[in-house]
Amino acid sequence: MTDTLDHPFSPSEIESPCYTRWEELGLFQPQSGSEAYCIMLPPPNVTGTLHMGHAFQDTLMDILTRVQRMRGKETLWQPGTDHAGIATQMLVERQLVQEGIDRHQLGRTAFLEKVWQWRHESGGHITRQMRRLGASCDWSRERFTLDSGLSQAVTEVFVQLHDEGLIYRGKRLVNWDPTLRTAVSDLEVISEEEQGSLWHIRYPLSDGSDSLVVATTRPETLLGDVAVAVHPNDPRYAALIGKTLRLPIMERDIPIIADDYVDPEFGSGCVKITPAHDFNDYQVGQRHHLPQLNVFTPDARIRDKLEIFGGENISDQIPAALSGLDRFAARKKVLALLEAQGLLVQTDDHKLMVPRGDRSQAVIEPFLTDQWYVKVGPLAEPAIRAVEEGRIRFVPENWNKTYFDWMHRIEDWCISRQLWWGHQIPAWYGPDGHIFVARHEDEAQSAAARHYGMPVVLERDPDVLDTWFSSALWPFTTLGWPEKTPDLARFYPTSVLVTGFDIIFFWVARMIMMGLRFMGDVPFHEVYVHGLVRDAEGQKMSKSKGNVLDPIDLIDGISLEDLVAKRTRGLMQPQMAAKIEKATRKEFAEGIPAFGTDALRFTFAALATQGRDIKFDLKRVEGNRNFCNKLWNASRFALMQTPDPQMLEGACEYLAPERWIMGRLQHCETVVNMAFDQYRFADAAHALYQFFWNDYCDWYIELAKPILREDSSFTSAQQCGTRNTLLRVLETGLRLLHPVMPFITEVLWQRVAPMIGKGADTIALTRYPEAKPQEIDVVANADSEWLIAVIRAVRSVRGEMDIPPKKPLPLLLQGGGSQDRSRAEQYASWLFALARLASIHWLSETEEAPPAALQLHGDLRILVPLAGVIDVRAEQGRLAKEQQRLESDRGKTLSKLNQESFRSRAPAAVVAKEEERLREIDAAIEQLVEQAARLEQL
RNA sequence: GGGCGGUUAGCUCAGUUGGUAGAGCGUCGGCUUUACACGCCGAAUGUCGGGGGUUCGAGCCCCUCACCGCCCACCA
Repeated sequence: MTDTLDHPFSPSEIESPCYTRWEELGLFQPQSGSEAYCIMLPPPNVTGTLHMGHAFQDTLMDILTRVQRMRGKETLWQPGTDHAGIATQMLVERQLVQEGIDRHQLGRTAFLEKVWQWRHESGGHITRQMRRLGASCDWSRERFTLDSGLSQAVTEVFVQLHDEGLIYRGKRLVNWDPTLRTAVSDLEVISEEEQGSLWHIRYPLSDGSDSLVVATTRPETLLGDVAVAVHPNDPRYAALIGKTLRLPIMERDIPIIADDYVDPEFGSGCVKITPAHDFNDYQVGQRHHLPQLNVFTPDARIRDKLEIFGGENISDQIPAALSGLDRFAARKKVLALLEAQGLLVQTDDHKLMVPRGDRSQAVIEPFLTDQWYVKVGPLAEPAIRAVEEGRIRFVPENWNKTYFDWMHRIEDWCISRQLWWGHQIPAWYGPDGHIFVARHEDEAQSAAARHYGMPVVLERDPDVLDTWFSSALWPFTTLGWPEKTPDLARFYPTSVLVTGFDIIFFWVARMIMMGLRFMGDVPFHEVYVHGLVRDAEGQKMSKSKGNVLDPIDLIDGISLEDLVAKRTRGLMQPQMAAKIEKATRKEFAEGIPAFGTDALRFTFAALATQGRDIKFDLKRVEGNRNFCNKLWNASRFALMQTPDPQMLEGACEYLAPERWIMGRLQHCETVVNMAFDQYRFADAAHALYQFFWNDYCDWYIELAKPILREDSSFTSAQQCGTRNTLLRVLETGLRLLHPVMPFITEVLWQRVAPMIGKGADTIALTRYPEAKPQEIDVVANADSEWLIAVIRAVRSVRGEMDIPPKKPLPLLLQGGGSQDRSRAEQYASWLFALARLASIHWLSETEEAPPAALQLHGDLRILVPLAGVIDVRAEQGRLAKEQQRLESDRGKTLSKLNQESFRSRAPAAVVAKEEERLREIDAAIEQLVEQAARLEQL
């Protein structure tokens, strides 16, 4: 350890050994304490890698966890990973495609083996990365959503909800992803405006007497039209309602119906109705008891024959020219056919919202299928109340509005996915399609035997559950549910959920619903909603944009070439590579230096303000790396002080600077504790930075130096007090900082603590500092602030007058009161040392001062004689500027005081304050004017 | 169409009950002061998006406009 501190701060040397030791010591397992504190890690994708969003979020959770652990609570940060159904399956499928294998050839069992294999190969990566971040999760409790325990819990929940009628199977129009060939939920569909066309198509009346023109963006769905709707009050079409049209191409008669849904202003005021391929049309179809005609196969090609639901005597024929065509080819073909018949009236450019799958980017198709649904109404109601009644609190508060908005309009949740990777739905079908939902096959078999009166062959539903279904159960399944475990009793409800606003609907709302239903209580008391990490320009970080930063690269550093390679490898659009390379070379000409984990973590804390977007700037990390270095070197200074035998005996004397820095420490402790309690991480980081750098390093260490100098006139008891304070304040400060910067604080603390007779296996289990008001010494604070102000005044003259820092200056003091005199005497040693003085002389009020630069502190005049060192012109300019500033302040203050209404209505204290200010300004101006006059005479 | 954010120093952002505008980075000047040049000392910088209102007093409260961004929504 001695060696480590001999050379500059080097994060890579201290971090890994430190973490390994923590883990070996089992520090992160809950240690029994008065109160429980628990955070659930939002489980990342098991095969994923850590990105900036994770690193940010994990840092915040770790800070909270470490603070509470140090406060003596029984603290659990529960880790785990998610099987991430679609994402993982897609990835493995893509790997197989590269080997020339289709998953369907492989079969379900063999495919799942491949996925499990992949999970075992790349599974530990993200958790290893979290360790690099210093995350103090209890890894011994790590869970995976497809663990047998969690899987059983998922089945249990499914069965119970089904038994209560809250899960049902139904044929509905769903969001269908034709490339993944699965249903997806509303939330997994991203609609974006794209350029398209609006085609106007003529539909002749069946009797040939007239025709209508309908406008559509999707002409290929014409094959499934079952009606044309007009607004009931639209005079243009009133006479036609009830008549029938001859559907082009299909040569089928369809009715003209009236429905409010139609906007007469849009297009022609006539809407073709295709209930099987449009959500609105589906509703219209329901209202008018229209059949549903499906024209697509699951991969969105035109079927050979229509699939007909609810219709009678409808021909299922589809022209051979169309069948088998992909939907986009079919669109062209349909248009061509219409054109040929002269029925394509007009084509307009049209912007429309195109729905795409968030994973596949494929255009989502409204598609009629059988799916499983959660009836959310009965679950949503108590979930809304929980937030209304304050049993769950969003921080910042305004997110509850977003939550309520969604919860009040929530629709049934489609939970089945036509995938293989996931929790297979615990439902079996009898020969006649009768459904048996059961905990396992045996249970289903016996139920079936009872139902049919004899054993039958059952077929299990091949579908799996939406990944978010198991995630919704995370806060209690990880603690052992459905068993009634001590962990559940101890840690549920958890304390806080830390999450981004992007998954309030996906996850937060669903956890609340499920938690209330199955645990009878909220899953967490608070939801801290943080912003989303973006790049320096405010762009979302994404592989395709090539602006991704890897948190591990910020910790370890990365060369420019490696970074370019990393960013341009495996792009979906390889043509972007050149552009990305250019931008990367420009932004990171030198690559990225190794900043270390502590610097990165501190940066995240400092960026965690209440805003929605967090623009990530490398410069901030660099500055905080410097902060680490500063802390490191300050510690080296403190540790250089050879321990004094007296020190531990309490025989020390504490001078004003000692008592002042103790007070500053109390102040910092107050601010930091309050900030963490309110999730104001940036405030805490700021207070810590300012305390260590400005108070401790810039002032206290400098004030300590004159005391500790070998030739100093301070007593050994005073020197002892200084050494003790240097170390005591540092030791406490390190504990205060530890949750944010766990590594450097641990290493330094292990060196510092023994110097003052403390010691422990780890700083992580020491007591978190709390402010002790009795440690604040008002007199010492006032004295020290006076001292600092006078030193600053002299330094300011030196700086502005370009006096070399080394040149000792004679200092003249004039005016002031008896307190100024006694302070000047008492703190002379520090004035001499820190302001580099040659001498201090007091001038009486009547004595004429020599030409000098003037600084004011209250009514104390601080004079630095010009003799040979100061340019008179420069000083005159400085005085004039100062006077100008004061005059402007004076004007503002005076006009305020001259207002009768201010005097009569403002609180007396405020008026008095203004009056005091005016007196001070007047006095200062008077001094400046006099001084200027004196200089003028030279 | 509905909702929610944002607009403060060159840049990124703080600013918690209304009472003389702050930080970091950057900029400028000066420094081998024995912890630290990843440093030290000093300095400059703002009609707090526009307009109106409430108030003795507004960056903060109310109204309005502009611009930027996000979320939700069934206009074919």
